[in-house]
Amino acid sequence: MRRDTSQRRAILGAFEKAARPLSPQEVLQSAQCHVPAIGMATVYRNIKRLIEEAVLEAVQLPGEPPRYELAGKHHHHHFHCRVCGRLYEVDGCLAAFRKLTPKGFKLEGHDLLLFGQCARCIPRKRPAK
Amino acid sequence: MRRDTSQRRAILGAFEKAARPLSPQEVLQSAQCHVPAIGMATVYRNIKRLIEEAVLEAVQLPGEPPRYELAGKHHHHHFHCRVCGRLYEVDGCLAAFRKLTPKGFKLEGHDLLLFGQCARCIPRKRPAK
DNA sequence: ATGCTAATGATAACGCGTTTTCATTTTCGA
DNA sequence: TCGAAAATGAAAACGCGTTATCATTAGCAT
Repeated sequence: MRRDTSQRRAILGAFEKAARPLSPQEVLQSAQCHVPAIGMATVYRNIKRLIEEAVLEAVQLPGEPPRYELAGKHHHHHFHCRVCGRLYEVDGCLAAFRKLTPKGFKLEGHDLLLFGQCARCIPRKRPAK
Repeated sequence: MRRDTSQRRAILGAFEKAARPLSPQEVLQSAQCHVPAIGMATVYRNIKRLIEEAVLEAVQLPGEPPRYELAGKHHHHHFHCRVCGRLYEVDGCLAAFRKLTPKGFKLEGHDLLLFGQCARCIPRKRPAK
């Protein structure tokens, strides 16, 4: 039987207020504001469980460990800030991918990642805190 | 001083005749056709060296270990077959990514990965050998 | 052909993100 | 309020791709 703990609430709360995919590290930092003693194992345990419950889903990106975001969003992509590492949600998509597909291949989906500098990192010369 | 070995030739040859990005495992298998006793350590050592020499470059993809391809190609993307795991080069690109970029962000590049089934996997119901 | 030394193969070790272990704490139904 | 069982924290262990170790082999200048 599932039990409602302060840790679980803090972890889910991190995703609800972030509005962007979070790494386990980011989740830990956010959750520690509410439950200072929370540990990394609990973060991983809860992320794993929330994925099984289809509350969260993984966001895979090239050459980096996965982030996680609330499940059930409409089709979207992400912008990766190379300065601070944050991942941002990007709405909209291009319909023209199909014409890039080689002949005889069956296109089932696509991953698009934009990268550069986010608004909070451009004015500064150091990663935003 | 660099020495020309049969292993090195077999590894570089794997990339030259593949015309698509290869995983270290794929390189090993290809190289073993010419040098049966070649080991994985040699594959990794040579890939690392060829990258330093700018002969190869890494291809990062979401949730998978990197592949490697000959460096110096023009801008392109890849198609990932979900059946056999092969990665294929895809020519062409879409210029409209910039309009997806959030306001105030600086777009410096993008990664696009198409996925589905490749031509040699569609007719069969098993991964192509 | 000879000798120096880079390169190799086998294997152990590494890195790092993630999972497991286990003693302890906490939730929650009765 | 009690007690069973889920959840937690700390730390060890894991998985797997990759790199280092080291004795041996082999390329190449002489």
